[in-house]
Amino acid sequence: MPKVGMEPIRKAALVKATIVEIGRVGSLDVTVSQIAKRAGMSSALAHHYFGSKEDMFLAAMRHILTLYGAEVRGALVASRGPQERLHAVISANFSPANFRREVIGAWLNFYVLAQSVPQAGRLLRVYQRRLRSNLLSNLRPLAGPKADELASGLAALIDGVYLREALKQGVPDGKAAADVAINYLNSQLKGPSL
Amino acid sequence: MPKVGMEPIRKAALVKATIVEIGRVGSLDVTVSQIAKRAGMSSALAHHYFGSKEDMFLAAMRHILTLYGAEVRGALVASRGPQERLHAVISANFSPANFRREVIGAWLNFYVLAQSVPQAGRLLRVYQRRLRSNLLSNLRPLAGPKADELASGLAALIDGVYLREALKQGVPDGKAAADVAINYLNSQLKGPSL
DNA sequence: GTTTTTGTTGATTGACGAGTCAATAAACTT
DNA sequence: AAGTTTATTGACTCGTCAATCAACAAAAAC
Repeated sequence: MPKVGMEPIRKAALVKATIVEIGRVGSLDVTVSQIAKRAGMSSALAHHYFGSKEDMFLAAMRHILTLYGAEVRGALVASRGPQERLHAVISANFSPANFRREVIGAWLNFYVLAQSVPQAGRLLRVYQRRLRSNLLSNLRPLAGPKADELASGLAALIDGVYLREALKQGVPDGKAAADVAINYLNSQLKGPSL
Repeated sequence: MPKVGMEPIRKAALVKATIVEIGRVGSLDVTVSQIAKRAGMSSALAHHYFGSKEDMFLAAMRHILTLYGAEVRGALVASRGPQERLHAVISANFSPANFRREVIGAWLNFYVLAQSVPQAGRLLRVYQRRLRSNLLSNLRPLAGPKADELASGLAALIDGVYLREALKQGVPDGKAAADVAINYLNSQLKGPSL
């Protein structure tokens, strides 16, 4: 049976299975066996490719972050001007690829993982910085000095919408979610308030 | 040694210890022994008073929710008019009692718990409903038909600020956090936007 | 064609932890 | 004072699970 060149295939399958299982169970209390089974292999093989369960989790996080980053970059190159770019960034956060049950569930759990696994915290901070910088660079020309706190608010709002979605059931509505954030943005840009 | 009437004392100690330990470890992977030890008793006794670990978690959630509810109610009776009341509700969410490291950490983990333990989900939904209704009833006179989505946005923002605080280190700044939400509120009330 | 590398798994180890039990003792009841 | 209830714990059971190992097989290298 052994065909050569399985490593990347197996690893990809495990990463995917990890996300699905975490999403399904709703916590990080998934066994390596569960993940391996879903990925169609023995738990021993999972350990063979990833040294430990923690490595699997981190790989899964990286994968989600990579997908997310690609989505944002893609949306960004297709848009001109700060306003359009902001909308693109926000929409990317709620794109069908990212705003799915399993991914949302996994995301929430990665926040928890970040509390105890420093490496996970670092990954999450990379995401936060990236989001913040994307928002900030496009907000500055529109909001000037207000840009900074506006970016913070927007970022928190996006995360909050994710969090709340995790508690709901049914198919997530990315459009509606994005609208909440865009609405916030618009009203903040309209009236610079006091 | 056995003094009578220990039950409420022990239970309270366990609830407190549960929150502290979850906050300290940063996950629900706390052993009953750890909790019991921090509460100054044997794990057997912890099992004696609460049937199971899950019961301890739920009791801890209820406790946090109770504190939170009391805080909000207190802030509410001390204020007049929708505007002032909204500020009161928002501030209560970030009051020193609620916006503490351990509580924030515990809160995040309860969201995760809600994914797999129905009872926890119910408790969390009680909180969400309460927050929503408090916001909504005071937003309606100020924002009219916009009130509904504004409440959703505000609620998500509040949760998001919590989530982001969980990733930070150092002492949480409740004032700054509340300002983010109040700023959102103000700008939304100013320009009803398009 | 033998050696090495890569793929693969069933079985095992070793640790840890939730929950139970039996025993002990102080405090209340009658 | 005998009996019951409440408090308390050390020791134990039983299950689970991450990680390792030994073994086998196919491909690649030499």
